[in-house]
Amino acid sequence: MPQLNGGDDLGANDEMISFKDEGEQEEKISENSSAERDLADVKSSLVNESETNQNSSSDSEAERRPPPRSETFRDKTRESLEEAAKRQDGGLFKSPPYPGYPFIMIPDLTSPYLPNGSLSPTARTYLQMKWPLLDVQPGGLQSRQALKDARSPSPAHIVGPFCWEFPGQFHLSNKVPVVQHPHHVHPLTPLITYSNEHFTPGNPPPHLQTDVDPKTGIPRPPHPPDISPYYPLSPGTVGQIPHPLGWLVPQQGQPVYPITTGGFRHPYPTALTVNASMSSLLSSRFPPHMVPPHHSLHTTGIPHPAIVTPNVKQESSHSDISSLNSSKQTDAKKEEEKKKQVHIKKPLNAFMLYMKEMRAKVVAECTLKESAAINQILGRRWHALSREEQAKYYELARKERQLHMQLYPGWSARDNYAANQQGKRKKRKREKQQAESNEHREYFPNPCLSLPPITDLSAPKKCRARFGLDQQNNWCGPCRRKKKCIRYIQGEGSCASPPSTDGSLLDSPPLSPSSAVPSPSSKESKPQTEQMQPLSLTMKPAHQPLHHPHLLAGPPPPSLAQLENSAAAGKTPGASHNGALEHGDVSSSRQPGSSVASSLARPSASLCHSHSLIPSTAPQPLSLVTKSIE
DNA sequence: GCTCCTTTGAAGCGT
DNA sequence: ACGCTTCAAAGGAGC
Repeated sequence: MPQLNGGDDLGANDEMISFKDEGEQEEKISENSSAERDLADVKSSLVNESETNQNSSSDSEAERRPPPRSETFRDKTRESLEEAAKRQDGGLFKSPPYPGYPFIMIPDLTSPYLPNGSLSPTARTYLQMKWPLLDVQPGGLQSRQALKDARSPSPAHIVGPFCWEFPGQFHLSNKVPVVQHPHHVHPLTPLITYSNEHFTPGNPPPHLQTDVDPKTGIPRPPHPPDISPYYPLSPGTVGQIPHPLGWLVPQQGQPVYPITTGGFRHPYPTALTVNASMSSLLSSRFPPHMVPPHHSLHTTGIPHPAIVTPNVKQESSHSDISSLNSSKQTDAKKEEEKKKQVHIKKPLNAFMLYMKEMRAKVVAECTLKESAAINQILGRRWHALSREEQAKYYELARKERQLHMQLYPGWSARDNYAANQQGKRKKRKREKQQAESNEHREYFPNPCLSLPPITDLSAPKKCRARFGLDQQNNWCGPCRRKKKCIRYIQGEGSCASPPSTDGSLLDSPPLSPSSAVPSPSSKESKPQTEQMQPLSLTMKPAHQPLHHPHLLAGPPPPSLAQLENSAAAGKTPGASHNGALEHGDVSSSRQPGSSVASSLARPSASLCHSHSLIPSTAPQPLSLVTKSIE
């Protein structure tokens, strides 16, 4: 696993990437080669940290976290945000025990696996320990009120820190809950974390006795007390230990991983995605009372949301009747499954988890509906995340994989691959990429967006695609190591992520509420540089403006708000509006060969190259480009 | 009704 | 070991 600057761990890197005051960014950039550091390595280190920490105690997530950084702009911003949020929500959603959270995680109120039910005593105890402000008595008035409040569209529970990027659209959050799903569930369930209590022999849940190995029918031994309540088991030990979730399944007939016979497009409970802490995130998927009807069971006997049987719609009902009937139908179901070939989906990776969590927020903030556009925004935000924040999702993803491995020891991604290959599907990607490489269309960033670059996003973005295998000497280091292309990141970051006024790079703090995308009314007066996200400034060549089609074309690039609003207008982001976009730089085009876009982009073919091929070029804040607009 | 789009990351397959 | 490809989520759009 690549290490940064001498194998520093996350914590060390955390210091290295510390969120500096904006004023010192520029000189840091110039004097420190870390500005060009390998983002892939950063991410790798995140994963590495996640893996290396997997054996660490999981019951004290806060303790594992690095101590609060020295107060910085970002911290101040966050603190103020959190304080504001606390004031707003009355403390219901307490800030995670984790300094530097840019937002307050809200439990997924809609997980279908969280029917209105009471927390188990152990779970409640755990809540009391980790979430003193969430000490809600199960089924009590307080919990009901909390649920009601949490469901309420009141901005007190929705807005606040979530809108720090879109203060101008603050009100939008009032319209749409942070997380919207068809099923409303107990809001606190996501906060229920695994506790050793659940697996301690001396303190098994009442239903633990029913924990029987689904394969062998032999009751499983109690969970070893020394086993982490998460997923501490190595894959090799899978199957030799009791499944940490096994005790959940028989209890109420509602699988934690809600399996239905129907095409379940939401296989993994989104409870995982919105959390109050990382530890609670994953565990939230397996609350004891969240066992949906056993419409289908995996061979392991443990239902899993990742299991999808095609061509059958999901039954949303969680009635007890269905639960009772489920046992009778099990045999028939199994037979059906054999026919239908149960589809176990892949575990979500870090970014997918992030997307699931943040999608609703982006939808609410941007009034976007197109997933493609939303994903682009999320992709940029993902890059803008701090290492800490990303690490959270890497950790979650790791646990997801471990859980998945435990649930389906024999499963392989190849299964899905093969299944689809047999069916039909997908070849286009390869064809498309080939076509793109032939056209050699250039990735051309729009500096003002968190939306897609102006040109076709499907254009080659990475060194591999850009230079080809025969020009690997032109590749960036990460690409050579099969890591994330830093040039692509730089280019994309500079395009998509708004820079701070000082030109800070990765280290730059996220947008403060005041610097977030302004409302349509305020965007005019707001310096665009303040609308940009942290990654944006990466090594923008000073001469780039000269090559920038935006400048060549004349019209200024649209602002983030403009673009997002344009996307919200119902068209593909960037398809309308001013500047180069109107010159045919239609993003997300399904026609890779979009002529005008290509022709406009082609002059800048060396744009992204210039970032890296001319490393001596003094990085220049992208803001210089965008400022000229005004 | 199926596929595409769009993102990142994980993993499988082929060389 | 490396490169390429697919799949995971999401939902509107297009065919």
